[in-house]
Amino acid sequence: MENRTCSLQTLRRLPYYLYYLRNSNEEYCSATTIARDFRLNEVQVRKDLAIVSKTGGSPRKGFNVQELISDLEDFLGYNNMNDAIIVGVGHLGKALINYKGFQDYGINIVMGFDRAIKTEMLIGSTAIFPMERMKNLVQRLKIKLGIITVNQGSAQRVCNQMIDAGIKAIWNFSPYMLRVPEDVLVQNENMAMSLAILSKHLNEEIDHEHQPIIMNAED
Amino acid sequence: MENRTCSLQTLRRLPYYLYYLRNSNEEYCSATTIARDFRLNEVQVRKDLAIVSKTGGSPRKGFNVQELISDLEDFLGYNNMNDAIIVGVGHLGKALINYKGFQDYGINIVMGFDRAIKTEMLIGSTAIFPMERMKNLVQRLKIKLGIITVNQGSAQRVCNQMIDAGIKAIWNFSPYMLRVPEDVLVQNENMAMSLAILSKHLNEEIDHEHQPIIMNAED
DNA sequence: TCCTATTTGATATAATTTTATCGATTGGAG
DNA sequence: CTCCAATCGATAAAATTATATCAAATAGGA
Repeated sequence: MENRTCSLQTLRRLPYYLYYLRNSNEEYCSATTIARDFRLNEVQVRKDLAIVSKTGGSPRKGFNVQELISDLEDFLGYNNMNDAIIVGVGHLGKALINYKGFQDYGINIVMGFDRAIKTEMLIGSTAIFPMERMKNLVQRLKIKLGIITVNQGSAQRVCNQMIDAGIKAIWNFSPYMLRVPEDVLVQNENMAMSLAILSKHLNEEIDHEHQPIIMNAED
Repeated sequence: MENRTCSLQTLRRLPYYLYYLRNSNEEYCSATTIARDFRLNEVQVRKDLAIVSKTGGSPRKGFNVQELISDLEDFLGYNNMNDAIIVGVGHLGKALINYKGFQDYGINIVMGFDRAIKTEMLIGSTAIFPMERMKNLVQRLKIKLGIITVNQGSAQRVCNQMIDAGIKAIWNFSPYMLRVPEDVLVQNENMAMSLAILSKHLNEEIDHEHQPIIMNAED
């Protein structure tokens, strides 16, 4: 409960703890238990929890589950809902728009855009607009998060438009490595990375002794 | 060109280099250039390439692009095609079955299974079978890679069935943390992790000075 | 009530990963 | 032909991340 700075590696593990706790029926939960279930080092989990937990845990009992959930949500910012736009409403775009689970993570897809759309339409309850209206809408609503689900050839152009409109974080589902200014964060949803790790395992050339569960894809 | 063991972090970067090179028109490509474009440290890229490159690069020119692509593919095992099965043919399952891009990564989805399927059917050119036939087919075809696209409640059961049938690597798209024996690798496709990183960035509490591009979900 | 086993938080050590530095090689310009 | 700049590969240093160890706290049982 001392070090309040969070390493990227820790940040990657936190959502897993949160998910785990949300599915727990217990009143208390110890770092020891979590470590065992995730096959992580016990001290590692304890340090991770120390960063987010406001009240700390009690010896012999561990952490209060509800409290810890709430601390995790606070820390990860899932309580201040982040509005997001999505560009590209093909198969994947539609799936994401209809996916309810984002609410749990503080993400709210407020509207979509697509080059092929010429007049406003609805997908579920989400409005989809022509690309031309993006900049104005994003600026007026002060939206900072953009999701890219267009194809490779359009990704950089869409990305530039987003940045021009004031977007500061981009979740990129296109198989394209976007170039962005320093202050914009790109998070790639990288199936290729996952595949590389699986493929290497299957070809049994890497030693996974120390990586019994790879939590991230990525990472 | 000395150290041949590959760290997990390096392994995560390799698919990006491969993708980048495949899209290059140049004959030669230097570690310096790649590092600049990905905003990575030059030495890091050079060390990564040293692990995979068989012939090494030439001073002043860099690496032969075609040769490096081929070395990367060899290293990642994309040349020995890995057959895979997929369990769960809902929206996501169907999308993955129809996705052509896996071929580039050495993955070949040979058949699918679903609890709701009672008699064999086709999706595109891929046969879908009832769950009951999985063990027998997987064993006969000696398939080692399984893709899980079922919902949370069924994931562990499907996972157990896969392991029982001899699957050694699992690509898990369900939002469930699977428990597996030591010798089985689980790769989670972890949108939650990506979301955590984005959300934290938007709430501006983490210092990304040293992480201009997070390559993986992730990296 | 006292003892014991478990868990916490803190400190210290180890391992891994990244970054800096340097001499050697080579293609191209002058 | 000689020099220069770019790049390589290697070694060393720094930074980050993971793991081990230990005293203090406490719940629960003897």
